[in-house]
Amino acid sequence: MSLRVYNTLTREKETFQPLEPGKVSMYLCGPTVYKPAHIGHMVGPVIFDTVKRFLQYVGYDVTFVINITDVDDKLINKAHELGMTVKALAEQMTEDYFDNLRLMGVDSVDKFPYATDHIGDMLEMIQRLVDNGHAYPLDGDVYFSVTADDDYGKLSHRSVEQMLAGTRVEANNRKKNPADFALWKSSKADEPAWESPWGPGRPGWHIECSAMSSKLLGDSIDIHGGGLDLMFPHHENELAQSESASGKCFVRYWMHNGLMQSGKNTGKVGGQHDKHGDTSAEDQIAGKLAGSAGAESVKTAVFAHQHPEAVRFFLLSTHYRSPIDFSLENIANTAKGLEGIYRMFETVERICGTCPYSIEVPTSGENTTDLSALPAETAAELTALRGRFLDAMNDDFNTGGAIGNLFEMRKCINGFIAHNKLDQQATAEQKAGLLAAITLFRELGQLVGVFRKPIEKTTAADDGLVGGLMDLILELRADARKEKNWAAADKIRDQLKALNITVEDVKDGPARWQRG
RNA sequence: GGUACCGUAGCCAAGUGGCCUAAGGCGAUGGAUUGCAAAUCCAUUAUUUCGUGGGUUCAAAUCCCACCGGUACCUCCA
Repeated sequence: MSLRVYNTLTREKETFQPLEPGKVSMYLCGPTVYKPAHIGHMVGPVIFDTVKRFLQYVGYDVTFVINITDVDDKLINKAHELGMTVKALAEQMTEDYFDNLRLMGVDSVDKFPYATDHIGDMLEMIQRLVDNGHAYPLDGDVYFSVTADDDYGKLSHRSVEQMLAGTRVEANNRKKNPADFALWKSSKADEPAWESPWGPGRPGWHIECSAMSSKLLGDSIDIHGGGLDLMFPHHENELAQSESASGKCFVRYWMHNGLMQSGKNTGKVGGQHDKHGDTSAEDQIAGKLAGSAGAESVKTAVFAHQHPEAVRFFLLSTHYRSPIDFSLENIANTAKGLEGIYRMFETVERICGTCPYSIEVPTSGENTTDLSALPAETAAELTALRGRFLDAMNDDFNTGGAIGNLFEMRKCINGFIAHNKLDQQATAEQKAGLLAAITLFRELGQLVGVFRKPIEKTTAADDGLVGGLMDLILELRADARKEKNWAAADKIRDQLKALNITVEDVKDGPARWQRG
């Protein structure tokens, strides 16, 4: 089965075929770094990180770029408000963004270009547009002329007339057409400014992505991603600028992810770019989560409640084009499912003596895990599940469908353990088979970017003291159980439960414990 | 007003013309296991059903129409 991708431009799933065989260029619109990243900012990066992982798995050499918008009206206003320089605020917020990406396991991005590092490239592109009649200067500004572009509107599927029909505000009547948009804006005093042929100013709102993607990935790129909210006007304008400047097809596959919504509020909390739109809804979310007003970083707002891996898994458990209902309850639900997988890892480690996380995992479908050590029937079942997992991914990156197969694999592996009573006794061959099974599981898990490293060990003590005390207590309880002193054993377990520590007995081994 | 999107079990969610007498997770119920639990395994959990009503088709959750309900976007200088 070959990869099919839904292209917003054609509104159809198309067979994926990159411009250059074996290579894929991918650009994702990144954030305007004027405030801490919120959970919605994580949606795009997580999805496209997953897209890259899968493309690599099926053999492509992928270059993945996310831009950082570090000059923009919002940024300027916010910096003024805080009494900071634009640069300092941008740097601080970029760090926060990176922190959160790290926690979410987004580490496949090859380059994060900054808008301010590419002003020259933007000016070049603007000049080209002015020269070829697609743009015109006006009092220190430069506007893109939508009427000079005959297929303007093809991405969002609307005509200039339609767009103007709903315009609430009387547009600038100096422009040739009210729908014309700024490529370059003359700057007021006290605003960041760069020299240009049209006077000091700063770039318009869309030109950076056009200039940077062209500079870093070429005039024609394979995949351009972003939130659905960016389709218009941002991507439409990017498309118009780029194609008018280069005369080439700008993007082969436009991929737009659904936005995150919050239950009843259903306000938008998740564009990637924050190019426009008010922020009240997302502030509400952040405020609700953080228990205080004002936007909080994802780290404090969400990760304080749920492990980032659970959040990532949650984001990928629904289709990327659908809106996601964000709620801590939903993520907690996902987390419970994950817990069963972590338990399986622990069980495998206990049986095989090998930590599943330390296993080297194939990252290419070419050399997938060898399952020959397993009984034929089990191997066949796992192979079939792997096939269905890949089929789902090949069908427009259906991570939700793929993940279902991961859980079936869990059931299959746990069944293999239970039916053969491996937790009591396992032959070398059975251990090898079990390890192979868990390797395949991790091979697929890695594709959606999870199970790559152990989450904080639930049994890990905060300090030596708790660990030592727990060892002691559980030893005493084990002695009590040996003497069939159930009253004492149960009392210990119940009392620990009251302290939010769960104890579970393990056959032929020390009891397992964890907080919660 | 214009342009799109969504509505599948108690909850989350995949499936978008026949392999659907609809994946998977959470939850629930029964059984195995356990000193009792937990975990795990086995089984059951939408049964003319996929918002409602029509239609197309040999065949629809999947296509078309209407309706109901929910959502997003319609600019950059106001």
